[in-house]
Amino acid sequence: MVLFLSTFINKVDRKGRVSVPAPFRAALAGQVFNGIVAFRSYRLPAIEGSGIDRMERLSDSIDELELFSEARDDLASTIFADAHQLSFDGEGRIILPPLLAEHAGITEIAAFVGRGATFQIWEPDAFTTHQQEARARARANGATLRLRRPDE
Amino acid sequence: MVLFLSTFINKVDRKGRVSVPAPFRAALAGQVFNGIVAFRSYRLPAIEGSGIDRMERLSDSIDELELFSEARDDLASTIFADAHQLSFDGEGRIILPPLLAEHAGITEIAAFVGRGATFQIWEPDAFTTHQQEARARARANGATLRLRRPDE
DNA sequence: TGAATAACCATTGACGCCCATAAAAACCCA
DNA sequence: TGGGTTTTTATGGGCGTCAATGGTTATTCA
Repeated sequence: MVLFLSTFINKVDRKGRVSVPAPFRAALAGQVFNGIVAFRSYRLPAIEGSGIDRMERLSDSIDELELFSEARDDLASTIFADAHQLSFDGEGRIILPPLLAEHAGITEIAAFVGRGATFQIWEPDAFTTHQQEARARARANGATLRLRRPDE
Repeated sequence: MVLFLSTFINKVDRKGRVSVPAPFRAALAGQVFNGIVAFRSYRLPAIEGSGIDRMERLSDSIDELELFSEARDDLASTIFADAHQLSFDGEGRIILPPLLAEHAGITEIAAFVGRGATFQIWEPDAFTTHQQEARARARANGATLRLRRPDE
């Protein structure tokens, strides 16, 4: 199972390239597309990342909505239109498109943040701030989660 | 699996030719018809595009509607009668028929917008506006989608 | 025979691919 | 367990290839 864990800080070189952390690359190994899929987060100044398989599943789900309906249209425009396929070079790097980098405020360094089935890319300072707020909120709300049983 | 992702802006030359983005061409590779199928969107000022195989599937779906029903007739008229087969030239370009270009308001530049199993062609500014509206609606409606599980 | 379309060629700039290096991590063996 | 060795990562740069674009010549059809 694909699982992205931990946070890694890497440099963005002058050509806009960043190394995707080796553990993330390992999690993506064996997929049809050798790279990642990335798009701007709706709510956060961050980039959402995942493997291509997640997009394929998303496409299947959307295909089940009524053809040419507004809901379908909105989802397609906001998700697929904005998604970028970023392939790995021989060293496991991707090129960060300017549009995405700007959205996240990334210039010199980028933080790869594991989120289980997906990951995010942040400007490191922005992420630190966001993480502190998230922790505070979780504590205040007493956030809990029922664990899914393996066969459920 | 065919998957159209991201948005690409290309020029339309004075002969009405546009390059179909290389990633889209790659997604279409191996189909019986070396080109795309395009028709006017009936809800939006845009051109709907896909590979020929998608049209075959659409035909099957429409075949399941009641014979001689109004809905069936409408779909057949608005889609199949309006569909254009646009073949690639040696460089992977198509010629945009004036009827389609006018409907989308395209003159100098065209935006190829990935939508998962299909794509659309827009006048870039019109698409930007539409995308912003779609985003706002999606957020407002709390548009969500239950993701299919891989084995489902 | 003329107009429209298809095939062919030429340019340039971005991107993919390759190599080199340094640091860090993993490994191994005494 | 500690020190040394090997392997993997992260990072930097150069170069060739391909994609996008524009133009010219051939070909088809009315």
